[in-house]
Amino acid sequence: MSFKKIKCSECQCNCFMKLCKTKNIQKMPVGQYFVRKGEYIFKEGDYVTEMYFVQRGKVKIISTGLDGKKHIVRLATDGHILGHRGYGNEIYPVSAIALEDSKICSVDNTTLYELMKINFDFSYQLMMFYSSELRKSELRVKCFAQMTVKEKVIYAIIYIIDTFGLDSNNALNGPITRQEIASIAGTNDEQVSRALLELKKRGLISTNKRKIIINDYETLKSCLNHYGIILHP
Amino acid sequence: MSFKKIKCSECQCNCFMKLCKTKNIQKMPVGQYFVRKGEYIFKEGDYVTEMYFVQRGKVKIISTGLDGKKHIVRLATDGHILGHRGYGNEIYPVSAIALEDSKICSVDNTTLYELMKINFDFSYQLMMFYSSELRKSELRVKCFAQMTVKEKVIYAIIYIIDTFGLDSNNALNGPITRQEIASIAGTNDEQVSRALLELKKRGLISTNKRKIIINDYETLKSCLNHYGIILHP
DNA sequence: CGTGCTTTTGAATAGTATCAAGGCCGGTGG
DNA sequence: CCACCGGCCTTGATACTATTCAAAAGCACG
Repeated sequence: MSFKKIKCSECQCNCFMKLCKTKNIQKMPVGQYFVRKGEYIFKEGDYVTEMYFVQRGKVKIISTGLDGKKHIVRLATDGHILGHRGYGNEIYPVSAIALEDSKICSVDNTTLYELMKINFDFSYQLMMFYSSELRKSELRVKCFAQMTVKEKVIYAIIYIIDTFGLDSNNALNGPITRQEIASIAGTNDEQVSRALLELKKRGLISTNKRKIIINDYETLKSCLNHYGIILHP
Repeated sequence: MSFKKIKCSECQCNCFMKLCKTKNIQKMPVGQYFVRKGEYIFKEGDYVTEMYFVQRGKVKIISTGLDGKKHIVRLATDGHILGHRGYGNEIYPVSAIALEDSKICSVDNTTLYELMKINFDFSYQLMMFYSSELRKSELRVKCFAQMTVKEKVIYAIIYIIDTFGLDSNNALNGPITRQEIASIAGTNDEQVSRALLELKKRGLISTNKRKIIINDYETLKSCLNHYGIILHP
């Protein structure tokens, strides 16, 4: 696949590598890949050799559970880091799959290690990122432990909005199916359908074909207020 | 409360501060507290000013959910770090409560920051710790999303064993009630009772008074094998 | 305009939470 | 040492919620 590779210094995305000093970035061997919709960036069980960054595109990180049931661990888009779960581990515990054609950058672990060593601010910010990811993940554990299915579906929708945003029609951005909402919420498509129906009846969302249009984001979010949460600050 | 404070260099526990060079540890202002069973070490909403380490004792980290429902996020014992979730955040998202009389050390954030700055290995190891905690937490999300209540109870028991170990009678160590197992598993005491009953019938555990005795740890663990998990390596 | 996939809807089933009552245990004070 | 009290644990019945199965409708794509 031919596509235009760009230099870090010219890149518009706001990824972690931007925290490195320019001179370090310039001599850094950064890989760039073009990944088609549906293709893997890395797979559960692969050896961890690199960290990845989304230059442009949308990606889902999934984990395979009981009887091949897929569970979406996280969504990522422009500037987001991928594969950091694996860092410090031998193999990736999750897979990353492109939701749409995407441009992905990579930095090998050795280079990353060297950069952290010579740039405290870089490694410190990366640590703060891990810390914040841990808080989000533990919040999610609590949500899964206490929410009803309907609430989990709302949680999933809010997560999608907060990650991918809304398009000009206030519809969920990106190729998100009911199946994928179910994989985030930890349920099945039927339940997602039923939950969406109820939200439609309450006027919080509408649907147009398969698109989900958000009429009242704030009220939607307030449905989860009892959990004392600012979900994705 | 009077109790004997000891120097880091004399301390037997294997906490993170051991990764600092001796000369750094010695001049480090480390606080030490004696905390009685049931007392808070820090509370949800407190300002984050320090990191804590368990010198000796047992601690639960809880998060308050819907209608005051408590959810156990983590258990900690000798050498374990506490409060790291808060690091980089203004307030603690969780509370820490002593499960038994415990000795707790503390290091204020400024000191910690300085130590990380001058000791790359220390900050790198701390980052690896965050990375590994993140993997565990996301695994737990998946478990909560896919497991049945009975499996979650087994998950909780294994987690308790892997953290606190077993006593000389192969019984769960520490003052763990059904209520607490329920708070880890995300269910209620009645369901825990029923799940334990089934495990008793299968011969995997026995009970003596309120103590839970583990007869077959390996088979217990294998009940969760379909999740493709080494739970707490 | 089929064809194959996703989505919706309904009905039956299974799983889980809740409520209620009684038993067990540990601690306290007579 | 024993009786009593309060909290923890167990068990059963019931109501509710969620999953599964099945079938039909809707949509996207060639």
